[in-house]
Amino acid sequence: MGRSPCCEKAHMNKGAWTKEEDQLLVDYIRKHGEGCWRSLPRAAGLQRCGKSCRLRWMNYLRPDLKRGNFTEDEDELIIKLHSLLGNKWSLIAGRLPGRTDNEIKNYWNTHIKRKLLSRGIDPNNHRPINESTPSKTTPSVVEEPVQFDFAGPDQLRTIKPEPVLLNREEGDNSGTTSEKDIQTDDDWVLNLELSVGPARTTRSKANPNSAESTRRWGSELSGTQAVVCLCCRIGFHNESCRNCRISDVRTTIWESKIL
DNA sequence: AACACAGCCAACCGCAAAGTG
DNA sequence: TCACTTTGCGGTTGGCTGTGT
Repeated sequence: MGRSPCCEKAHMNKGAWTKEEDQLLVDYIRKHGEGCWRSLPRAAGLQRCGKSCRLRWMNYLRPDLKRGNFTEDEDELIIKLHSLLGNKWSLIAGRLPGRTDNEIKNYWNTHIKRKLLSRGIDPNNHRPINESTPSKTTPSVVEEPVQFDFAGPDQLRTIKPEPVLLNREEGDNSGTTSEKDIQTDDDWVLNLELSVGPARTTRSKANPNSAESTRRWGSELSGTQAVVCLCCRIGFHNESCRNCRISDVRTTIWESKIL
């Protein structure tokens, strides 16, 4: 039994992509657009599985990708987003125009982790390293590590959050928050219940790319809420921020409520 | 020059979510 | 509702490159 492979592995190329393969993929997508990754390789004349094609396109060939080193602002933005979202690389990438989740993930693991450690901050929980781990019997009151007050781009500041009471009774699965929404540290629970905007939209045949484009741009939604993207709100706006060029952006991440 | 090691990053893998009939 | 397919995400791996010995 077991899961059937995503593609017939025999006769499939693996490993690094050649220039010829890149060109075939780019040409095909230029002509037909993204989507239907499963059938794309055959149609494009590639001996690759759809997943591989998608990854290559998303992480390397997309024309809108930003090349080059991360800026200091991007560093800080990633750190702040990670403190809120954890390893949700795709969500973080959605807030960094031109950057991919894979790129950010790699950058986190190779640079930022070290950077935080050198600052005496645990990259996993964004707390000072020497801060003792709370005992399991201690009442579940923790301080949310980072919270921002978005008064405006020039007024970025970190605010000290109210202590958050996070009691979780054993076996109590009531409420709307799923287990996935909860970061657990044994009995310690930080329930961010993030409402991340733009919400991951559902895919449909009519618009097969909607989820991905949403992930990428974080702004291609209709909505009536905020009109300023995250980077602006926390003061990291730059000219390349594509989100800001779209006037009707739904940005609900900051409506997160801490229970 | 040769080797060992570390850092980096593209790509792979497995799983879960979402879509479809 | 269910089974199956497709897509997307996050963790991990492997190979290339640079640096030190």
